[in-house]
Amino acid sequence: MVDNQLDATFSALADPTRRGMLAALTLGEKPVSELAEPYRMSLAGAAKHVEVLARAGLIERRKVGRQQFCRLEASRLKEASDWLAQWERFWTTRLDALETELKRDPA
Amino acid sequence: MVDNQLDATFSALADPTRRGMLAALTLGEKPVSELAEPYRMSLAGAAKHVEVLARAGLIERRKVGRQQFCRLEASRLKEASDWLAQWERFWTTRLDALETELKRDPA
DNA sequence: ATAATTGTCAACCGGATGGTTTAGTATAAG
DNA sequence: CTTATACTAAACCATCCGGTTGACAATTAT
Repeated sequence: MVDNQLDATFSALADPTRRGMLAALTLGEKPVSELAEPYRMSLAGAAKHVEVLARAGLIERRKVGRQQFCRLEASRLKEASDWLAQWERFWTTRLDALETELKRDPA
Repeated sequence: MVDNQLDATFSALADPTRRGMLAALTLGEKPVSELAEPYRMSLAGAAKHVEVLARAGLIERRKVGRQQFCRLEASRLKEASDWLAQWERFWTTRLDALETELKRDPA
């Protein structure tokens, strides 16, 4: 079981089918069958991916008749993005410092 | 097998032990045993995590005597960060648009 | 020379993951 | 009423993952 929230988010993102589904959802809400359509996979299989995205909090669902409409949920993606942004800040300062060092004391 | 580079990066990040090791490496190069030390886990187990990080390109290694020194490799983290940043741009514009809409036509 | 340190490798284990099929439940359409 | 649609649920399968132990190799220390 995935306990940590970052764990769930990153492992949900670690699959191209799921990233593709998120990309499709940028165009707006879509039902499961429409999300599944691009993939050579049973509907049940695709629905499992949708379930993973939902359990990670990356999408929200609402039932309309027999269809289950999915939409992107920003907050969880933001958590992961913030985590990585923190790193980006680190590399930048680190690499800048290295560059400065090299300029001041060239080999 | 993890084929795609984003797959490898995100799935490497989807584990708290591995994220912790990356954090430890911000303080500088460290040998495997030092990376392993904080975790209640055999050295062999921890070394597997190090191997995953290396295969994903998140760290580089150099052998010094019997020690294997590891250091952060920025480029792969940047790839993942860029991917997420793209999303962040999307939510921001999306949420801003929604907010504008609500202000103009409040329920 | 011997022994301790620092890893790697291979085999193994249990549980998670990604997929399938088959069956069942609502809802919608004919 | 009957049938097609859109899922959901459960059982099953192969593979991967995170961890273990035990054996080995290479380097360093005594």
